[in-house]
Amino acid sequence: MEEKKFKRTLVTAALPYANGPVHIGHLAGVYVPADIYTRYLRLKGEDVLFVGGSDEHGVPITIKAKKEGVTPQDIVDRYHHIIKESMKGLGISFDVYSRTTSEMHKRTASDFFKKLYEKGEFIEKTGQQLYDEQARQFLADRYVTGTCPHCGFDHAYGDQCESCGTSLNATDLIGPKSAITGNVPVLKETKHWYMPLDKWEPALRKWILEEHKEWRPNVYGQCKSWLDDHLQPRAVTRDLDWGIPVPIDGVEGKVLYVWFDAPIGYISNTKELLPDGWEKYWKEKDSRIVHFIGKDNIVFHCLIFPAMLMADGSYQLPENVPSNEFLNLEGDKISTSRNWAIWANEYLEDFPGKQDVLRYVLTANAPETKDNDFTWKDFQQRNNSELVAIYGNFINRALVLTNKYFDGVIPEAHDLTDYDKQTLEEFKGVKGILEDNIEHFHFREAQKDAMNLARIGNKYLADTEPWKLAKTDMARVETIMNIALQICANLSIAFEPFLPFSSEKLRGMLNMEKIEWEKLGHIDILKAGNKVEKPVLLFEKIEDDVIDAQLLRLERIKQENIINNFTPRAIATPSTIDDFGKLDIRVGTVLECSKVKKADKLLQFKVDDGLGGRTIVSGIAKFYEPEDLVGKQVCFIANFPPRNFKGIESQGMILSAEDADGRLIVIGPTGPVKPGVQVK
RNA sequence: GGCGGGAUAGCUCAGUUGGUUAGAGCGUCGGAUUCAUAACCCGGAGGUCUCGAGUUCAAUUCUCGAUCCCGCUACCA
Repeated sequence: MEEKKFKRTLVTAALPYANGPVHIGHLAGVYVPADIYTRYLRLKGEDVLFVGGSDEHGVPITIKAKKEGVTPQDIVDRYHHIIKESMKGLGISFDVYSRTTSEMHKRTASDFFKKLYEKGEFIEKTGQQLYDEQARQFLADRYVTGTCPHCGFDHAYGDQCESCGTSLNATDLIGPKSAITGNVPVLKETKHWYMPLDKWEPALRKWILEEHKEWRPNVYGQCKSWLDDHLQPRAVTRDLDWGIPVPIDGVEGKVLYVWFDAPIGYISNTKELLPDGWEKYWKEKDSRIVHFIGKDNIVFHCLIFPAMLMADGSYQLPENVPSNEFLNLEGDKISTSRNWAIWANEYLEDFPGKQDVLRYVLTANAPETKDNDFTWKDFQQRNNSELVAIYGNFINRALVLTNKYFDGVIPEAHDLTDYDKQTLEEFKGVKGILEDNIEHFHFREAQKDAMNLARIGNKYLADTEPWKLAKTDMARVETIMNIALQICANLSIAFEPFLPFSSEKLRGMLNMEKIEWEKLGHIDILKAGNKVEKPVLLFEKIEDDVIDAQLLRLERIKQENIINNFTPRAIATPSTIDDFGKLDIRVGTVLECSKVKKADKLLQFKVDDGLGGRTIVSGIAKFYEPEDLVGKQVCFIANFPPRNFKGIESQGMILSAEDADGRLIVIGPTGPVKPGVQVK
């Protein structure tokens, strides 16, 4: 495919949600790759902007605030600050890092909505929603809890059940309760605006499926999957008070839905940086927009936000949306709520001066094509056997030798031998390969290419053996050391996008003032006669005890999680023996048990109830082999109305205990009883 | 169950528009060396390219099916 020429590039990185600090998953997935890409373009002298900011609206923030007894603003102030500092600490070189509670953003998002509203791009729909009469407000999403209609979990939220993972509407919940007052809400009519995504489906289809076949397979495939399933209108407003007020006259108590508000943050942040110059980055045809995101955000950045931009009509669509998969930690999913993460701010405290080590490991191990695993042992090994042994060691050798033989003065290069030329030829080739990899978002490979320069350097010294020649042929040693130092200078350029702190440190030792990407591959970067400094170690070995301490910390968190998981839930509202008596609970013997076809979780039972038997369907297929249950006695509720599952009529409900890890264990009598007896 | 992504050396990954002995780094084993952070350099071992079938003169690569992992989705009284 022919390369397009762009005059400027706008790089965005997914807006971190301001309800917690950032962790290595965010860094590996989004911020480090985006930073590498941006630094590379800057180094090439291209016109590039790198924008980001905290995403500070949405219900989880208000809930968290409520829990802590502070305002939502307090929460976002706290985390915005921590996140911003972490980014800075790790050298994520945003040109602007703002937030969606900024005045600029409020105005921008509001205007964006207004324009689409006035163009008639929204559909109005009136529907019933849960309303808390005491708090006098509608209960969106997580403001309402109740029993999940699917799995029976009794602390499901209005938008999702965290037990079974199903997406819900608040009105689906059984026995809904307001999270604000605990009252039972009532249904009340409310009006909302919807974005008709279906209208943009043909345009999106053409744009992605025909014009962007080069996108990563995961991104392209995911988009295709959504488009083939057809897009539905999506609400752009919510009944909440935390967010950007819907800018329509006479509308009160409604805000823009966070998914609509957040991506506009990219625009408002650009505006904040360049109040007069922002538009050309977003609107001119020779601008390239690149969104760095995680795979959970593909639908928003590839379908929904572009649809919004199309509806506006004046914006460019992204040129690429490099999306990474997920990073695991020591074999388990990273989880904010379970504290299973390495937090950026904590890393910076525990490993001062080692920002580049984390950057290096996260890039070397980036989940570019599939989920990947971060382990502390790998972290240590990559530091010790790659950064220290290959890169740091080469720099140290070159500088030690220069100081030893030439008192730190860079010697002249004389006639080059064939071997010298061969070495130089090899390292000149690195530039093109490296560029190609970065431009195609293959940062893992690109970083290897940079490391290859250090390998070439080590081999050069090993093969030419200047420490031996120093006794016989000092002129030759001068040439060798000149070349070795030029390779050092090249390394500081090649690694600048990846390891900016070390590159700077290295430039300090070489007394290099500035660097340009185009100099990569040249051997005249350092002038003979200039001095280099005495070497300090570019990287230091990480000993076992440091790694053991981190592993211990994770082990402790695991233990704590197990303990926390066992905290029994609060006792439910008072009940009576009469309520219990309404349930007809009986014991039955399992006669047959099999998996339900086309369902992952369902088992179909034939249970001897002493009355000729009955069929019961239960969602425990993940925890039992069907044959293991045959002959077992189980408790079931016998007087529920029948219900259909995948075409099978279930005549009752088998009772299970839910263990701390979510496993379901079927309940039965401790000794054999006659099928059909009652449980009292 | 549907859809999407993945499965290549002990580990992390490249790669193949189908074509002689499938690559790299780390690890491992052996050798050499001492300028260097017990580092570097050289060499060896290590792969039925997840499995099965098909197309083909030829399949790790294309097609179909199966298995396993991740995600979305459905079911989950």
